[in-house]
Amino acid sequence: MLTQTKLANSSKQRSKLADADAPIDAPIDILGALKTFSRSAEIYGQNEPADRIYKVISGAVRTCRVLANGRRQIGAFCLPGDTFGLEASDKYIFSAEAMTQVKVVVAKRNALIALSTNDSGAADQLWSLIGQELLRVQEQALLLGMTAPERIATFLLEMADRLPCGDCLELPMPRQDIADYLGLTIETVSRTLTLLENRAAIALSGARRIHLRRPADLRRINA
Amino acid sequence: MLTQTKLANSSKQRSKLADADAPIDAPIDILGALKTFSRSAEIYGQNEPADRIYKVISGAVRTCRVLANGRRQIGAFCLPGDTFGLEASDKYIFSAEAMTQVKVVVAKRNALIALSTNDSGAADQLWSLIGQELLRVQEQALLLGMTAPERIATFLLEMADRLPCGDCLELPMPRQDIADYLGLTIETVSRTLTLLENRAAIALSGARRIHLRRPADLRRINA
DNA sequence: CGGGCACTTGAGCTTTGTCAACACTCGTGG
DNA sequence: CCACGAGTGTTGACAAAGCTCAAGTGCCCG
Repeated sequence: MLTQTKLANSSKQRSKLADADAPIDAPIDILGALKTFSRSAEIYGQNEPADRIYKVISGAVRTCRVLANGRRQIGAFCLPGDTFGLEASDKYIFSAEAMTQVKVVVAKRNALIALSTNDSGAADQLWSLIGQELLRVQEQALLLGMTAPERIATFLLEMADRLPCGDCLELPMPRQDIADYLGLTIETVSRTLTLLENRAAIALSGARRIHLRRPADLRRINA
Repeated sequence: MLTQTKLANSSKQRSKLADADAPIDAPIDILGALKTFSRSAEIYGQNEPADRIYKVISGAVRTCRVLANGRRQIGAFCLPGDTFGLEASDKYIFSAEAMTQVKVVVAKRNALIALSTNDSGAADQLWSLIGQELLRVQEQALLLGMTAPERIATFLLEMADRLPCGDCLELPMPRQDIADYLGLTIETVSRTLTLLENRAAIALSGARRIHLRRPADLRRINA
């Protein structure tokens, strides 16, 4: 990224923090106010002025947009430590919704920008955030070019990396959200998961709990 | 975006400049050196240290990456006025290749960063660039969720917007590049173009010259 | 004029989507 | 405590979109 500092550090912060609250230390935390949302609450809506930036402390958030034709696209699943609301235009392109009860810190965008013009450390962190965001979206574009089993496997490995309990996921989202994130239908998601289970790559216990039995198999899936 | 200034301005600059050279005025131009590459030359490669930022003055550039399984993904087609090489990590994730004879300005990334810590106008422009980039990749993610005719139609409209001569495109890239950009096969691209021609939405004169006969039809394509 | 490359077209197949039925889970109220 | 119902997930049969492989066709440039 443009400023190399902090990226490695930040991405470490992102992982393994779903249960524990994320640490409070970055500029956004200092300027921001703590706020909670209950499950399914809308944090902000598509097309609203993008004047605030959020960081997840606990719980999970999804960002999504509804397209002209009615299709829904999930932009990201945000877990503790993740930032969202950092948009490239002055309106939010995606809306943000709480997937679980959620605690966030909210900071005014202008305040962060003002801070970063004086404090180069804060500027670095802002660059780091937008750089991470760019990288994330690029990886998503990659994902959308893959086959269904590849998308599912990649998704599971990503979640395993970001959620606690390395090989036994407790997914915070329903199948429909996974489908809209991966650009598949809910049926294909379901079928592909059972396919992977039949191959003994994973084990399902209830819809939301997934045990990654053979992660190596997931990594080298072609079909 | 984080800094609202300059975005509208910059995106205007991007359009309608394929024949005329792009203006030389931004910080990158002041710090940068003019350089030319001949058709098919590699400007930089995947995984090389990302220490330079480029702006197209004339000609066209594609950025692309080759995936583990051999598939190729085009990240962007860069036309006069477009910036490329602005990466989110310290290595280039995409390589950049000249599609035609190409003139670019090259600036050292560090120099631009250094400049932007003192000059807030330069900082604004850097934010604007990365913001545009983020927006562009988000739109590409949208594109990859569409049907083949939608992708082609969207692509044609985008190119018509960015190339001179509003409704009569002279595409700088071969079919394979279009396919890799849109996540389709070359056959599907070809078939879809003939489909659109049969519907009289477009007219082909030679593979590279496409007349947008009924742009309105392209905008409301579902299948 | 001929060779090579880019593009187009066709036939068959694979993957994914669609539509419909069924199963499971969990909370509520009888 | 059990029965019900809504929401969520799974499965099946079929249709459609896009991919693969294999010929062609046309165009550019020597």
